[in-house]
Amino acid sequence: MIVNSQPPTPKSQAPRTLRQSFYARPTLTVAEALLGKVLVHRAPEGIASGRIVEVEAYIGEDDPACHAAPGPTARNEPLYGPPGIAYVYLNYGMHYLVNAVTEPAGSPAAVLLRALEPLEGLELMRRRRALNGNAAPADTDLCRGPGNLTRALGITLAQNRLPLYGSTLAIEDRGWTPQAIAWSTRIGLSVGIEREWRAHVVGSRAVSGKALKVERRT
DNA sequence: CGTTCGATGCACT
DNA sequence: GTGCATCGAACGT
Repeated sequence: MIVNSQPPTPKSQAPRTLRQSFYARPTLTVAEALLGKVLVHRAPEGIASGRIVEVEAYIGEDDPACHAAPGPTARNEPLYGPPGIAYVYLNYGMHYLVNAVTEPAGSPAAVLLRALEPLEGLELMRRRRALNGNAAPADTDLCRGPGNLTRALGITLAQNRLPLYGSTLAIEDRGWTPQAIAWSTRIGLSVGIEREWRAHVVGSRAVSGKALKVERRT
């Protein structure tokens, strides 16, 4: 069962892939604008997609939690490149995390995708999430958490540096806008914990973590 | 409910 | 060698 936080926007709209210029803006602006958009991975095994309901911003070498904090390295090179590119890396030796690179080339920043509401390819997601002989999680948990969503969508280092406006990997606008979002501190960090650079769709059951904070906007 | 802790690979110092 | 932008099982209250 798919649980949306809100009813679909009445006005239907053909899926529109976000263009590169969408990402060439201030990272907090992009982070907020990504809520409600749909991440799609068209893999050989099938299509899987989900609505973005939780993100975090990582901005520049002055952000101690950003991978660009040490300056340019082999791993963080995509952050310094053009916007609209997927930056994928291996975390804790076992989870792939996917970011959307933002801001013009030379300005290292990105938005981490932390949770999706599954839309397409639920069976595929269940198979990918149940590999260890365990039962698949509930549908709302399939893409809940940054490591879980990459697992469910089949995103690995093979997708690192792929454009998000391409044919295999894409973020689309399907005409759905969140009614309310909230900003709070980022999760799982030991540095840079004071910045409120995490945004989520209020009321979505797919959001990771627990109860939250202030609200804004519609 | 809550908190603690092990798994597991690699970038970076 | 150290420390992760995590997850889920195990245990305590």
